[in-house]
Amino acid sequence: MELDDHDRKILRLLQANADQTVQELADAVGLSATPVNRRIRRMEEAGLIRGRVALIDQEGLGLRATLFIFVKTSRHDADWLERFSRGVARLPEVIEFYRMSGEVDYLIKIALPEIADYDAFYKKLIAIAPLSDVSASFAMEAIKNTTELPV
Amino acid sequence: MELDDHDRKILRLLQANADQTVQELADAVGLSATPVNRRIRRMEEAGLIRGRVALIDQEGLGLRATLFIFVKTSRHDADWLERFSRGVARLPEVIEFYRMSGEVDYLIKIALPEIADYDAFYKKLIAIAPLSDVSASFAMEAIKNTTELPV
DNA sequence: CGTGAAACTCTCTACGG
DNA sequence: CCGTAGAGAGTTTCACG
Repeated sequence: MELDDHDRKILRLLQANADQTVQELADAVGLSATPVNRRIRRMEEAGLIRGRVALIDQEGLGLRATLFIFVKTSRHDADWLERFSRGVARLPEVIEFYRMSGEVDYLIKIALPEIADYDAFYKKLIAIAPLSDVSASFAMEAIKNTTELPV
Repeated sequence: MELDDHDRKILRLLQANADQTVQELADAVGLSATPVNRRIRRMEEAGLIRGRVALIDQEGLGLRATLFIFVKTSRHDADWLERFSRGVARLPEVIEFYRMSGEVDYLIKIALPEIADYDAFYKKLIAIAPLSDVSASFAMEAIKNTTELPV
């Protein structure tokens, strides 16, 4: 999809704060409300704007621990991969989950109440599918954690 | 802040889709619009709801590469840390940035147009502050990437 | 804390430039 | 493709149980 400067500015504003009215966005980009509204809907229909969500404070929910889990496996057959992918993605503690290049095969980011809860999660994880090596490391400080992509 | 079942359900709905009207939320939780509205504002004022944002499709923006960078350093003085933290957090390519426990001192997640663009980013990174070891690994597949926390 | 009704604001559509 | 104006929908704020 083609984007001009107006579209990009609208995207930057919306991914910083989706509560703004169309009129506020219009004032900020130097257009009137109607074309701004049209541009937003066009970008939504194109799937460029995936949706609007509320961001919740992780600490406020009592989820004080963010952990990264590094998984290696000897199995790479389609059946294993399917089972592992679905099983892990289904877990609500799992915020991000990637198949990786290099040393580690999978990278999983999870949110837990306490670091001590990792033990229980680990047991759930290895129950899903056989894994040859699992190691984890926790975040001591989240210096930056944004949903804003560079546009 | 104290949360009851209604509050938690509202949070789950809002972090899945913030476009829903208060009336729709009210129907879903089995209340009328007014108390739902009150609960939402209460959670906003408590900082539990950090805000509403638009999520943009990373591929659609032409950002086809997600990379994780693992940084080790020999320096741990406050001055170095301050400079490194601010400098890295300021970069728009940086989506997440954590100070870690264990082997690796810092973990950085970035979004780039292509993997080949990592070279230029690497140069920007090492220009910020001296680093003893930097390695990177790219995501071949994002199996899960959500902003929804378990509540 | 929950309900129901009224003022206000915003969004959205139609139409003209 | 942008702007203006009006209709419709949603939110917000009352008074009240």
